[in-house]
Amino acid sequence: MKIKYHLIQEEKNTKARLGIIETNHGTVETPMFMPVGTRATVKTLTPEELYDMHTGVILSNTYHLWLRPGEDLIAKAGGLHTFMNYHGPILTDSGGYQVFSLAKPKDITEEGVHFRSHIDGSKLFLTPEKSIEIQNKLDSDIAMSFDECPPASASHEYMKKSIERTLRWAERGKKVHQNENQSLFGIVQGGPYEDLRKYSATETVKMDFDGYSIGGVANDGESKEDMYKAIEYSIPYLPKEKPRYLMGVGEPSDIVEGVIRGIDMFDCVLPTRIARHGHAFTKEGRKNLKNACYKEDFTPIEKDCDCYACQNYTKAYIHHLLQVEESLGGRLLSIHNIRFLIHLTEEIREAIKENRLLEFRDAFYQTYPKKETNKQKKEKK
RNA sequence: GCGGAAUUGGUGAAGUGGUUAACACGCCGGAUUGUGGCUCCGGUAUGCAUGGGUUCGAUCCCCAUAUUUCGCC
Repeated sequence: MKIKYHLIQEEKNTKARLGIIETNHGTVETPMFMPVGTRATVKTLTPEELYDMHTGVILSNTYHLWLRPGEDLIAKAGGLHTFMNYHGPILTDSGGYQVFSLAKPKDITEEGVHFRSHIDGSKLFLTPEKSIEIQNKLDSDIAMSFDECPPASASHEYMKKSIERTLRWAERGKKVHQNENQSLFGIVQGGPYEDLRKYSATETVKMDFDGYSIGGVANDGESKEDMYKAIEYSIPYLPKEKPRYLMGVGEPSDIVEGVIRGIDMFDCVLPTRIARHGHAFTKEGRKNLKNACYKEDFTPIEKDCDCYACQNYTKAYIHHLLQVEESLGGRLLSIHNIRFLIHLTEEIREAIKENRLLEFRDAFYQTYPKKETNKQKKEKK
């Protein structure tokens, strides 16, 4: 079956929604955070550890699995769930983000996108049809349309052409999408432009997808204001009875702000990436456990955190693991960071139930610093 | 005991008679938002063993001392 979204409650003072999504691999509550497992693994973590942190949906990536080990091998293994032994819901990204990160503008044509493999430099060509075909074989619960993800700094003119092409790509992808057990999401683009977000959302919704994503956000050092505007400009045109997914966003304050503006789903590499580089999310903001001040700090990352790392290890020990580059350090921080974000969404859901999300946000910012983007920092100087 | 060689930051080391002493590692920070990140970006020797001397000028030349190291008895 396709996923089923049930809207349970709308928060009184904001656009936030409480909901559940039924999938073939379990039912999850929204708003939710989805950890990223690009290459069929949430880096360094086992599925059991993910269940322990109450992870629902995880992400994987069409582009990476297409290259290695190949979608046919995964199909032969019985699909992605069986292959990686993760039995919760899986969402696959379409490779659209790699259009942004790997391809140059001149490589993007009406037919599809020319890539150079990041592994061996060989020439690759990905089309909307191919992306959907691969995702079908991967057998994820939710597939994404193949889109172009232009930087927020792209001109209005470029953005408009890009959106129109992405709409044609969405149409083509939908046409070849046959898997009755897999849902398909459309993606809204348009950068910071109000008219383009409206246009992109309206036209995408006409195609009747199983859910809608807001893309092209948080990929270009754009300001927080621009990111929030992109959400505000898109949400009014998305149907209430379908889930809304803000792609690539997972900075704690952005999750709070996103939910308030009507987002149900988030994914982000941040918790696992910064973990491997020694950083922990905390209620006081990010902490760099490599800093010398933690050398003799024999307390947990956060004293009231229920994650495996905080229940069993000290900052001094994790600091040491990071210093000597033992992989357990990044693993423990990944566990903590993912649990931190999932716990944050649990608290958000409770706040929505009680219609006190704005109070929750105020309390959140009492300890969590409002962060500036690099661009804003530069502009200040 | 005799003879030779060496002595540059936390470490391994380049280097030159004349503004800022290369590089690497380490250390100290920072970045990271649909993962081309065990990655990237900064900072880190007011000083070249110590004391004399030569010179306009010495980390670089000379002498002595100390330490290390190699060889011989």
